[in-house]
Amino acid sequence: MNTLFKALSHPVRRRIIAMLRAGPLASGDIAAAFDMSWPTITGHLNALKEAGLVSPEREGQTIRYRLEISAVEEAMAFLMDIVGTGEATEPLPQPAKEPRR
Amino acid sequence: MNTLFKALSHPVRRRIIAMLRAGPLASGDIAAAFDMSWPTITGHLNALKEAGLVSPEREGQTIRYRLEISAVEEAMAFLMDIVGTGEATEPLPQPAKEPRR
DNA sequence: CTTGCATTTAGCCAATTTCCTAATTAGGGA
DNA sequence: TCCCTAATTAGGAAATTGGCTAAATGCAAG
Repeated sequence: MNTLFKALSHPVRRRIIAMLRAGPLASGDIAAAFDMSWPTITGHLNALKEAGLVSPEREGQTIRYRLEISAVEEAMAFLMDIVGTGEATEPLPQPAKEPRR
Repeated sequence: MNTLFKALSHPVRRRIIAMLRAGPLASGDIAAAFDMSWPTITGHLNALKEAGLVSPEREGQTIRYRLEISAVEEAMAFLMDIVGTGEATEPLPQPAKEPRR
């Protein structure tokens, strides 16, 4: 959970995640999309891997990174738990989720 | 978005958020729940405030912190966007790399 | 105005993050 | 084998983070 949110906290890593929504990509293709050195991108990919957000897959001389949706869902579950019970702010006991009829 | 996920990446800050689900709390009550110095907790509260996750409210000599659900929803929206379009695992689009020559 | 309580700010230090360049590993083809 | 391409690892500098103690601030009551 810790590494997960930390991985999400960097704009480059979030952009990598966004790129991988469409499907797996090779490390080089990812690096080419940024104005940074390749080793720097490797570092970001490692952070994402450690967070469980991506998984590498060797294919010949290239290595493909695939987005792991389950990790994203895990982070989402945490946030949903907060909004789910976070409706009470004052002595207002009327969460009233069900439509009245 | 940047500070938002960064704020969520620390266990103490996530625990503070969890505490605030039930309603606003004074800074002192929050600090008392942790085995750390009060200034350290103030620092975490500042990080949460900068992320828009909490808002302070003076009430006499105490300062109450309230959870801002909208910020949590904002983070959730980002993640939902990813899982929403991230269903593609098999039909992967080729990165259109021209054959070398 | 002075005292006391609640909380933040200031200043410091160790650990971590983020970027770089240079060197290294690994695979495929001539 | 030797070379080229793909990608990582190694090492290091600069900035940020996370914790502390001590000092300062804000507010209320006497």
